[in-house]
Amino acid sequence: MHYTRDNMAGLLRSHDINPTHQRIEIAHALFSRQEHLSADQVMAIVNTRHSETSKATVYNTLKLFLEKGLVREVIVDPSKVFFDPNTGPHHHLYEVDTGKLSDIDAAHVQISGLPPLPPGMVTEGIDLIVRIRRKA
Amino acid sequence: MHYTRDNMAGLLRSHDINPTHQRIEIAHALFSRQEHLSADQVMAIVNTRHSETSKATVYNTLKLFLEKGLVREVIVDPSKVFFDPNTGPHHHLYEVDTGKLSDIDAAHVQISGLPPLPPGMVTEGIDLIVRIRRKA
DNA sequence: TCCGGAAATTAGACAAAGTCCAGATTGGTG
DNA sequence: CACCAATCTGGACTTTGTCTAATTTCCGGA
Repeated sequence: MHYTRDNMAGLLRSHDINPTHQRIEIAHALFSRQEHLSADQVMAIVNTRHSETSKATVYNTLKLFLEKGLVREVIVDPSKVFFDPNTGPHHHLYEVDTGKLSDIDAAHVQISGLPPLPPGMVTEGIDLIVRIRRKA
Repeated sequence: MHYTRDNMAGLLRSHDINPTHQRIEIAHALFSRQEHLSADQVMAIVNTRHSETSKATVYNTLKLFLEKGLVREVIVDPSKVFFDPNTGPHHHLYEVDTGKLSDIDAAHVQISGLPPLPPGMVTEGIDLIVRIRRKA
């Protein structure tokens, strides 16, 4: 199944998001690439031809997608947040030199021995980030 | 052993850092508390009495400590970086509501099944962050 | 003690990411 | 067509962090 703009509308609806023009473009940018993009990058992609979508809308929309569980937030770089269209269980590999971010399938990764949570608390997520760099 | 200002000078020297007035104060802020502090918080602590240390120096010094391996950087909050005086192997527990950050000893935590690294790459570090929140 | 230079510190201008708001646009419904 | 709610917009603003040129501090040697 390909990520056409038409399919985006259905995807948005199925997540209880009103599919507007701008939202479809932003979803398309993320899902057709299947890459980790920052808000800046999304804005650049969406506005390649001529400026069509404002900064405020890009930020609002990404936040909305996040709340609705359409994308995930990845915090690896102190200067900007990345948005990840892959919401399945997976971890991240981060090249510190280049800023390149890629996925690690969580299927065969096991994490054991974590201490019990404080009472009344629930886990919202576990982020595992492997930071790598080119050997000196 | 307590983290007196006098001991700080030795700690800095042992890490090949020229122990100046300001550096001792900043190290003292971090180590006497054994807490995760942001640059802002460090600045506030150091300048409680009267303004003594400039913003530029706080940032320069924290970066220097980082390079010299005296502290570690923790990236969990998209809006600010935390500095961690504990450089031993450990992970982090992050309360998303409150922003409270605490340590998880790495001693009994096991991570297995990570894929091999791309050739020519070395691991710089593995960050494991457990995000929790109060049950609804 | 005094001098000179290197290291460190400083204030403040600047940059980048993200937030906020009040007004304009849009789209669906009767 | 008129109306209302939802959405979008430009632009001002905030916050975190960087940069730079000028000053201060520190130390060794004459």
